[in-house]
Amino acid sequence: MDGSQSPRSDSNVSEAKPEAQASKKRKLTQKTVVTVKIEENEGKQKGEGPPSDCWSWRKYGQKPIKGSPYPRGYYRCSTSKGCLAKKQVERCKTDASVLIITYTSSHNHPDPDLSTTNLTKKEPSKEPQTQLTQDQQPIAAEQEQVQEEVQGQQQEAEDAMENSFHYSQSPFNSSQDIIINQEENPFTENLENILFDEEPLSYPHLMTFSAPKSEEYDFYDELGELPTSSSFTSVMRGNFFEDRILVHLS
DNA sequence: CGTTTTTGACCAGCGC
DNA sequence: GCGCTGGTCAAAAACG
Repeated sequence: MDGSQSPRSDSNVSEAKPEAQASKKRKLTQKTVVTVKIEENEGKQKGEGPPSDCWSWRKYGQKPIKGSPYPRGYYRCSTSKGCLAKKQVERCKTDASVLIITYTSSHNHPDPDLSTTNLTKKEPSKEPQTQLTQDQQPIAAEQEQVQEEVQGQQQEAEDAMENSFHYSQSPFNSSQDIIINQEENPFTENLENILFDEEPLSYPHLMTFSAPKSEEYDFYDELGELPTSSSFTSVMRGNFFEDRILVHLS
């Protein structure tokens, strides 16, 4: 990609990690895309706007994306050592005020804040749901699955060609819009129906965000570092359907 | 001193 | 089959 890769003596790189990385990169990875729109306070909310979720994210890489002038940041959950949760943060190529956060995998541990704060969740037992991926998240029963309740696409992410787009604007600050989009395939059609038909409560399980922390806003600058805003947190928690739902067409 | 961020390089999937 | 792009790792630096 960018540039030239200098030849580095790969003496021990060939078999240093035969198991660490997954064999496939861009295949059946299920991801949840959340778009956060920030109109103005781009680099000024650090003082009071707690951005990130209740988890700690450790940045492990950054790369410039071809179609976008802004780089994409790669983060890993550092709250738990064995947590597989990852997230990618990038800016919309056309709107620098729009942050696109892509979550991959789910957390293997309960939400730190969740346990103590006890969000507004009122649904003790919900959807029997198919069994999510057997790959991970065997623990926390609260997080259950990351996405998919829209139509049970879970069976096989490969065959399921449905996509669900969830857009919601955060009522908290008129300057921020949160858009949640779950996608396994680039299909956008009638998400509106899905959103309205399904229960709004199902989304919050995605990651159960809660207490916000301030830290990521620091490097807002103009590159591509984007944190999750408090609005996002609230949205994920429970009711983001109150405001309005938009349709995404990018 | 420990943890996180930064940056370069390598690897692997996907498209042509 | 080759090249491109995206994603991850790893070493060093920065920060608390």
